[in-house]
Amino acid sequence: MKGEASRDGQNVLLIHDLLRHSILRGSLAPGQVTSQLELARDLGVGRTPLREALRLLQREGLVVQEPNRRVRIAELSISDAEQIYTMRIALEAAAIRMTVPTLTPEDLAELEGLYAQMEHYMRTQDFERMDVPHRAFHLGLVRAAGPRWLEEIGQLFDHAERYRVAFFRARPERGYLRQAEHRAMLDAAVGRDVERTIACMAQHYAHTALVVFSQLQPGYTSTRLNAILEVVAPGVLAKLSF
Amino acid sequence: MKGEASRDGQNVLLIHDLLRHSILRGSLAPGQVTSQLELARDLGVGRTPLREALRLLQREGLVVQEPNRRVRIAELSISDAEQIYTMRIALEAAAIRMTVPTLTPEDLAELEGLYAQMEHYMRTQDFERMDVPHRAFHLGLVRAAGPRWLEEIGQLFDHAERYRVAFFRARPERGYLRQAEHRAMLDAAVGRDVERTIACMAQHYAHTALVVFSQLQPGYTSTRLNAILEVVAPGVLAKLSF
DNA sequence: TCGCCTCAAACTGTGGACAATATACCTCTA
DNA sequence: TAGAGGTATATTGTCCACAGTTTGAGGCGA
Repeated sequence: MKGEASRDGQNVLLIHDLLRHSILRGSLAPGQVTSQLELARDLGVGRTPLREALRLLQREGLVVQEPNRRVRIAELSISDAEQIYTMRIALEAAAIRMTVPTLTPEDLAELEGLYAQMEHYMRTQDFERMDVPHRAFHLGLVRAAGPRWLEEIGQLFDHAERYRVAFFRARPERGYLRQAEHRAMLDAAVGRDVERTIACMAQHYAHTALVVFSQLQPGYTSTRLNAILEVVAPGVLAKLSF
Repeated sequence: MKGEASRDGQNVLLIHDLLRHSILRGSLAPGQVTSQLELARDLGVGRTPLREALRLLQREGLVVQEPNRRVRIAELSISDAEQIYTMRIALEAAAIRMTVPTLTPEDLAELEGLYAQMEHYMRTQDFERMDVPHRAFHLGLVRAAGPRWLEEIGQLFDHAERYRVAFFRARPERGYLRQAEHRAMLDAAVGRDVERTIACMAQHYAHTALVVFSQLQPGYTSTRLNAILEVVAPGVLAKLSF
């Protein structure tokens, strides 16, 4: 983890972003303990802006800071993963109800463009570059719900990515086999079919969640996942049988 | 805004709490601009821990910090208020679906106790002290959903309080006339009637929201609020006619 | 070998110093 | 008087120093 932060001006946000990506991508491993001094040296900055960046990460739940103790990177747990995925589904379901009926033709065109980008990177097996249009696609669908909704959904997206990256690392392509589900979501949105969009979204996340949960807790049953789904998005299961 | 932070140890969290309460209660007014030096002097601390506390508040959206500019307390807006209340309802509806079926007798007893406390302070017109049991009551109902859910719902509760305090200040008692709705929520939870609990919750928040929205934007119609309700908690309106 | 104690090294929390930047005032001009 | 320009002041962003705490390696005793 070597790098240099720029010398001019506002480093805090830059430091925050660098560390955040390192944690989300796993190069700062869950549970790892490190010192402010070491992080500061690696990034080529002083401890003052570093500490501010760490506070931001602490608030987000990506690092744990106990008084006078060193920094610990937040660990992964099945309970946390369940909460992340349930919150995502609950929030995005409501967001989709708000946004899909009011998406403009330009919005839909933008989503089509992002889908095309994903499709392209899929074909060229350039999975690394899919992250950007993938995130933009999911957030683009709910952007119109407002900045608060967007920020919270975006954060949950990133945290879910942390789990996904951690467990799909070995076979990166598997994490993106769900491209057909993106297509289905987009088709439903274009057709202004709100409930169908929600069902596709829930199914999309549930598929990934099941893999993540199974890795975290061998023997995790899809029965439990279905029960959870019925709670955070009632009626979705019934609509999925098509 | 004069005060002294303790001299020993970890001031950052203390500073954060002090400033947070000052903002939520309105003693640091929305839109107000101030300097780090002034805040530090008032609190009797240095700028280093203060800056860290400000970062936490920035992440929470209670202060706005642009590079090289002074601190600005986040302003109130109808768009923000709408997002807060819609997110609350969407999240708590899902949370209630998860928790109400599994509440233990002890949980319910605790909620009854908190209700009784509110009732007491209501009778003695001691509205200031109602805040603590009020918050505990609402969060107690959804605590079992997990720490992530609890933290997010708690934050939304606090931000909603900021709006409520700002607009009910003149007539503090009006903010708590909804005690009957707390009773109805609790009765529904005791009876394990999930959908009814959700309906009571949504109605409870919608009542407050309508007052807040009307103050922020004179002429705000309950028609718009009802439309929003139908989106974030479908079917709730139908259940409210009892 | 294992557990406990001791103590030096490493680390955190905080105040202060200093350069870079923004702000406010004051002057000058039309 | 209103507006533009320039300069002094205030403020931010950062690094560094220092006191207090934690950490961990080595030594001691059983």
